Amino acid sequence: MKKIYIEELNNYIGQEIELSGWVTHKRSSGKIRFIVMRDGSGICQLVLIKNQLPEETFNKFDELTQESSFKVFGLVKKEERAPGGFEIEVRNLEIIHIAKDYPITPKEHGVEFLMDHRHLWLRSSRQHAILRVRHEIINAIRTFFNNKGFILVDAPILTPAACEGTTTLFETEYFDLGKAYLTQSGQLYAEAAAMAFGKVYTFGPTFRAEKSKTRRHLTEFWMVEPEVAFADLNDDMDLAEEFVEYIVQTVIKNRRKELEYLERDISKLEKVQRPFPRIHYEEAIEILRKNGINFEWGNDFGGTDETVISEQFDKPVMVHHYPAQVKAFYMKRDPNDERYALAVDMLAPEGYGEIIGGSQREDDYETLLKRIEEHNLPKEAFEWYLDLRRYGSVPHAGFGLGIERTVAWICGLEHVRETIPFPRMIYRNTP
RNA sequence: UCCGCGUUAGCUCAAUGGUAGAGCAUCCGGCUGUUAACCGGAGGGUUGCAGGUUCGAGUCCUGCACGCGGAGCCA
Repeated sequence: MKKIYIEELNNYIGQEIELSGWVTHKRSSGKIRFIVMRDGSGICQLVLIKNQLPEETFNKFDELTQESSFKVFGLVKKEERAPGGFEIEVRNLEIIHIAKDYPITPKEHGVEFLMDHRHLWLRSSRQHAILRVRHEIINAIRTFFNNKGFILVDAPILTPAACEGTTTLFETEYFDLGKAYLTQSGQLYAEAAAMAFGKVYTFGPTFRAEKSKTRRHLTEFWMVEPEVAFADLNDDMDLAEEFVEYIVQTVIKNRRKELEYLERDISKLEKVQRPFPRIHYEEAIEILRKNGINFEWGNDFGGTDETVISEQFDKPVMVHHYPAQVKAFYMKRDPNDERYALAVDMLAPEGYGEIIGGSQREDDYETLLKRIEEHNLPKEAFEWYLDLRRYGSVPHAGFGLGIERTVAWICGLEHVRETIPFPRMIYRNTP
């Protein structure tokens, strides 16, 4: 008998096959019994009929418990009544391992309990749907950049003491060289790579030791950061909107089933088509004031502010020209008005907050040096970064997109903790 | 760090200051088309920890721990 996966059942109707998997669920009516199994690719109902089976095989049902593993041999039938649409009429059943007292039952559970059992929670249908969408998003990201001729350049995860404010960095001992820190962003390295390859992206985990405890924050999260030589802020925004449109439309196309399982309103995602609205920081403030928020010029937007702004639009909105004082040292200032940085944030609709932060970078040696001094950063640590402005400096721009916030938005989730297999948060680093 | 809420059976939750309970899970029995099946039965408790008030505390008070939601923070 041929070994197959549940997702392939459609090709084997009327044939006898072999499946391997785990028990998700059992139901019994005495002389007819049902097992719902999963094999990682999907779920499928098995039926055992007493007068069609040897007693020994029929009674194996009694031994099986939730999450016990087994092999099954049987006939594939199309069956409307079965979850998944197919049913296996069991001919034989081989138990591999009996699970005892599996903790996650089909009834509801609390957040803490589920997070404590995250390693088992991953087996549930909802987590399958979310992590398949995550996979699709990551795949779309790679496809998008690869098709556009970007080179993937991995940035280091262990970095020297370079960035300002080490309070938000995770610190570790590094042999005889003193302290090392877990990276907060691969951007500076991406800039170096862009001067080598023109169009590059980094993609990896980043770490923030911030004491943030909200639905939008993790201490370890994944970020993709493209960087393009000879690009300005407008080029950066063009790239960002094409990128986000591609991700969303690819997920709708390839993972509709998962989005439907998550009861996501897909019509809202279908509207995510270029062009996205682009508003100046001043326009964003106007929106806030019209909505009764007393916002002071020069501040960055808080979570509530972002929600109010994004709710004015049914697509992601790009807010550009932030006050330079709230943005990073490496961002280029608007030559027409030095109060502003050539920066852009993309806010996802429906209150999902900032998913992209980007900017045109300062490409002038003297100006960048001045910024480093203004921010009280150690110049020695930035010598290599300043080299990029010494040897053939060019205008360049890039952005970073947070994977988990993007997954949460596209899936319509309450909290980013479900968007990554093993979330790391301020009060949790297990399992 | 701050504000608010919470912690009772393996899980989700009840319980006027007066005998700690239900559903699910587990175990036993019944049922030939179930869909978080259903029906009957059984076992299962240091009420987060430490004090205090009271004849009597799951319930009221104090402290601590942990969790949840939010704020701040998030170059």
